[in-house]
Amino acid sequence: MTYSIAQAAERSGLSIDTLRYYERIGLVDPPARDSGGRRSYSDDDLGWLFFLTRLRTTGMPIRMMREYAQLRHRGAATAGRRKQMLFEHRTSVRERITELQSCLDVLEYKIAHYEQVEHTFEGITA
Amino acid sequence: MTYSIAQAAERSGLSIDTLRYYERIGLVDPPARDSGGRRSYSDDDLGWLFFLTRLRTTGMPIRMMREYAQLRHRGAATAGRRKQMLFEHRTSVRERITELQSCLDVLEYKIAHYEQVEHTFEGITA
DNA sequence: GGTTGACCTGGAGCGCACTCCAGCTCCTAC
DNA sequence: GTAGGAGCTGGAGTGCGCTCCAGGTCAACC
Repeated sequence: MTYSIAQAAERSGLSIDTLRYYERIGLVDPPARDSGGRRSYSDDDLGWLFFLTRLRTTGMPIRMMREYAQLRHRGAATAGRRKQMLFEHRTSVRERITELQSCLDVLEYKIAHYEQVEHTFEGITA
Repeated sequence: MTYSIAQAAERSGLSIDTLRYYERIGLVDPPARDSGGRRSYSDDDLGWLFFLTRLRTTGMPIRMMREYAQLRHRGAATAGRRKQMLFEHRTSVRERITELQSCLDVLEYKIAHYEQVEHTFEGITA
């Protein structure tokens, strides 16, 4: 299967502009072109886009994704380094989750405080 | 207790410039000043800064923190709306955690793939 | 053959959240 | 009394990740 840029955008959740931007900065390889010079994305291309969006969602900066993309381009010899990057990234994502959870605790505390205030008012106005 | 801007920065984890910036954009109330015109932060000020950093860490945009700050400024009458904001924010933080966890799954999958490749190589070279 | 609509390019612009700077004041210590 | 260091102000600059635009090409349909 091949996909127009509009289809690739829809399936990846990225905008058309972002797809071209990612190509420009070397985050994705230039896709094939059809007879009219238009981009024609493959399933492999979409797979890579999907993976990129996961990295993006987890907060990996573009410069790091680019580094990963470049290593990938250099083939199997760089597999170890890529795995290492994913390892480290996984650690940072786990830390981020922990951090968010501890912030949730603070939110809970604050919300509970508002509830307590409400009940106090109820007591007074009753 | 009162704190110089340097101390407030150290304790809040924000930079001195960020403290002045937050004040400028109305995210924190202008603190007291000492005889020399220098900012003098109170424990309450630090408490608010701490809370702001939690909101920031959880990805609340500054414009929303500012809205919260303005409501807070208007006193108890706005408590309901503030509580509502925290509620909604809590929901979005929870969603964010869920999203991160599902991305973690993808990372695990990729890492496992690299491990499998390594073992294949071992098999060949052995 | 004219219009429409998707896509193309290079480059400018934007929103966010800071961060840095020049040039100044003030207090402290020698 | 002067040198140094912390802090002050208003305003400019930065890095990130897009997003938008003008002006053009191309294929398809009427």
